[in-house]
Amino acid sequence: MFAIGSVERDTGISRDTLRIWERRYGFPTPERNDKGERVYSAEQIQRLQRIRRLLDQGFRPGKVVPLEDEALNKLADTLHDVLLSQRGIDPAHTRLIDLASSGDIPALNSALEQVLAREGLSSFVLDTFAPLTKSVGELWAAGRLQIFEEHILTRHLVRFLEVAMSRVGYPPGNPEVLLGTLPGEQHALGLLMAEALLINSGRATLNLGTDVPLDEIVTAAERSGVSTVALSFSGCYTRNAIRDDLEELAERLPRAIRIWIGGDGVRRLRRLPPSVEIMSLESI
Amino acid sequence: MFAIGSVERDTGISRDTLRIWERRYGFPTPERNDKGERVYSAEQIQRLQRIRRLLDQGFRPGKVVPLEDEALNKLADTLHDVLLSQRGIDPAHTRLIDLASSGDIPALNSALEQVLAREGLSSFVLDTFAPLTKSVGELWAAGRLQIFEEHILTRHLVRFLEVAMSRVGYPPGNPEVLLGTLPGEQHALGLLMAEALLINSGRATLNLGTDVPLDEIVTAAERSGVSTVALSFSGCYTRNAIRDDLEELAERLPRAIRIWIGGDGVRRLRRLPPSVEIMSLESI
DNA sequence: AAGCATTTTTTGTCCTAGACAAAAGAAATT
DNA sequence: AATTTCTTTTGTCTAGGACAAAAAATGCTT
Repeated sequence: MFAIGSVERDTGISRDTLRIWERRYGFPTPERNDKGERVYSAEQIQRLQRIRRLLDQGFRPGKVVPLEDEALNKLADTLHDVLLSQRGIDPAHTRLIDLASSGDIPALNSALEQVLAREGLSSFVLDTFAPLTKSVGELWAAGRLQIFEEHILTRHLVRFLEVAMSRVGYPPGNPEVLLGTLPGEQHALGLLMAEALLINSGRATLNLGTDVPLDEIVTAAERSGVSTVALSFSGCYTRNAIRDDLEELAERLPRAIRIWIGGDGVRRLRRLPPSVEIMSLESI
Repeated sequence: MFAIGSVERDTGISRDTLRIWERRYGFPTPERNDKGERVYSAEQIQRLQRIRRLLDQGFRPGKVVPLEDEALNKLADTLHDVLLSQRGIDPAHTRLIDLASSGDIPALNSALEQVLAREGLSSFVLDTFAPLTKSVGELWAAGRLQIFEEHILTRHLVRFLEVAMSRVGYPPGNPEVLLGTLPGEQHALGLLMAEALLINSGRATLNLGTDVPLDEIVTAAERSGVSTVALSFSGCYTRNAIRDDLEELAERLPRAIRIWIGGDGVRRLRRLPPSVEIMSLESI
């Protein structure tokens, strides 16, 4: 049995939210210890994690939190298939997904090496690596991967790409593009793919990684002398938060520095500050 | 001006803690917006981050939270020097630290490559990489590195070691040792160093990375057929939490699987479950 | 002194329920 | 089709007290 703090840590759902879901949707239904504090069973935590994954895929709390176990399973189960069939099915890609979901890392590794050698880094990133990470995310949301499997896969994919980048070699000279995500944003794969494409086209980069406070980005951009700052926003980031952050950034950054933004969070965005451009991986 | 939630995110100090520090120590002293909510200035956040770093180094809240800006700066400023002089000074190491703190990544990179080529991976990890990461942590605590500089350095060190590992080549066959940290533990460098040493001695590993729930570790260990589970605990982890987690893990893991633990958090630990051993990097 | 057990101090987490604004969806308008 | 307006949904923040876990300090034993 687990305290609300552990549940927050394990599920990424805040205490406040857990308490208010209980009030509004009747789930979760923790018991109480002798101190009167909520204690959650492992089953409820598991269900919360399943809910969390569905929310990350864009479902709304009111639609999924009150669902019974069965309905939840069914929803998650159909999710990946639906998304995959929408995109159309590429047999080579299907094979990679099978390797990924079966957890056969060495086989996945050599399959990736083959594709990389055949297609070159840019095409590999765009046509193979990006869809593969997307599928991993969906498999995860659908509950077909255990947490540890997702951990291993993501780590491995990151490592694979970093090694591939090191083989291309880091371009010499001062960095042109600074990459990073703002606080609260943990998705590093988008940045990494952008970095790979930039390096492959001979442009030096400075990757700050995830979770970088805004004023640190400003300082880093000024000190390093880059001409472009590239930020990635995943779907979790809300539109207004993105707009506010971008306005502040545009204001505080020297005029000469361009801002590129990318990721699932920017798709529905309009009315950007003048120095901000939406970039897709393809356009790098 | 920032809401309490942003401060929690940027400093890693929980809302509850921020409020209770205000009551107990008279710091921070946020103003209020028209809704009556706390709003924190950038200066206060910066001071909170400085406090946070000192706490991570083992100071207690009562000693540092009430301190004035000046006293805080002085304390942080002397910290790294004291720790460094305690360890004794190696000129080669000093040069690396200078490169690291000056942010000259290419120069640091080639310096590391030289040492690696001369000493080999194991000795490089033990005698160069480990002390260097320790120094980076101390410089960070002392406030001599900006957040972004610490980000860049850590990312770079990780990448360097991963590429070095890939050059040695991953040993074939089933993994023998599973590596990971439990939820709440974000320090990945210890795991990475252990992995490098294991790989260099021909043992295949499975690195789950940070923040892995206990039952996922159990499942992963059973499925992958490892003979050893290695966990890392940084100084932030409390002794009792470690003991409880280890007892649960020892109980749920098959008897044949050994448990290794390492990291700053395990130094003062006693009375361990029978299957648990404290391992230092040197003894791998 | 070093190891262990006990007491005292310090410290963080959790509780309540209501208020409210931000986000997203739906509907209406240009 | 794009923008504006309205409505519903959703998460964040407030307070101060209670309390236990953690760490330090003390005392005791070897």
